[in-house]
Amino acid sequence: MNLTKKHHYGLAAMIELGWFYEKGPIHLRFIAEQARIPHAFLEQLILDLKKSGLVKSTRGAKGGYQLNLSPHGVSINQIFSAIDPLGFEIDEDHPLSFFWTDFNQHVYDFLSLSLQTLMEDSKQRAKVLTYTI
Amino acid sequence: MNLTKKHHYGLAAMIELGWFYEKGPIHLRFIAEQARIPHAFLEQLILDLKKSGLVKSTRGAKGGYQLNLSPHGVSINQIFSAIDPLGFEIDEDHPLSFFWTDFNQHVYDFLSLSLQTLMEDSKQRAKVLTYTI
DNA sequence: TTAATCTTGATTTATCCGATCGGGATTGTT
DNA sequence: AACAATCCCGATCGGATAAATCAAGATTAA
Repeated sequence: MNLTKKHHYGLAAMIELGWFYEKGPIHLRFIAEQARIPHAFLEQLILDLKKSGLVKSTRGAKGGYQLNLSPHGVSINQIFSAIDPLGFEIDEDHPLSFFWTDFNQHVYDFLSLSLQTLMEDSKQRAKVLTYTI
Repeated sequence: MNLTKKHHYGLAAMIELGWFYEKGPIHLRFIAEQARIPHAFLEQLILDLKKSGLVKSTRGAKGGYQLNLSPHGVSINQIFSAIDPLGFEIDEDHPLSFFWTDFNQHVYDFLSLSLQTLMEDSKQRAKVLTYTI
């Protein structure tokens, strides 16, 4: 269970891409700025997302990246699994293996929500903040 | 969120200590063997558990370690917090901070069970295994 | 042709996990 | 008093890897 900045970055980037689903490619620089990710780092990261099929790219001028699937069809687990799987290896022979298996499963369940849901929650939360300020 | 071997080791060690609660000190070598932890590594680890007050020690011959509190009164969270706190830092200013806060809380809740409970589950599980073999 | 993009591989720097070692301090036993 | 069993503690080390950067190449719209 190693949840790194790469996961945070990756999720933020995917959400940004989510807002532009089916609106044509957006370029890396824009995503990096919006999601507050170091440009050169996102370069690496987004290649992982591409390899996994979550994201597709268009090269050349007016190119950029876009989601390959609807935000409804993408779970946070899929995203993290593309970046770096979370679950740790479990020695089935160990007396506590059952506990760690449960733990893994629990985290997995929590992260089984869709990108779309997270986007909506995020928007909702932003609204609340606006009103509250 | 960085869940390392140290956490696994620490939990295993605490359970071992749990079985001998109020039965006098047991020495490090024994714990290390039972819980399958490298002896010299456990030496370091158990000092952390001591500093946190979860474990107390008796020096000299016939010395050893024992739980300071009843297994009922110790949560897995307390143990992990003594070893190395799990929750990661959250930039409250980030649009996704709410999500990561939820995540942290969720994991925290899962780990709020008592050492006693885990010991019982573990025993139960071992029994089942015995019958199943 | 050029400018805007993505693509790729190499490199860096710092951190730290996991583990080991050596010797020191304390205390029951004989 | 001597000894053996323990805990205590600081130092160190190899290897992994997280986070970030750089430089150059490939592709394509205009």
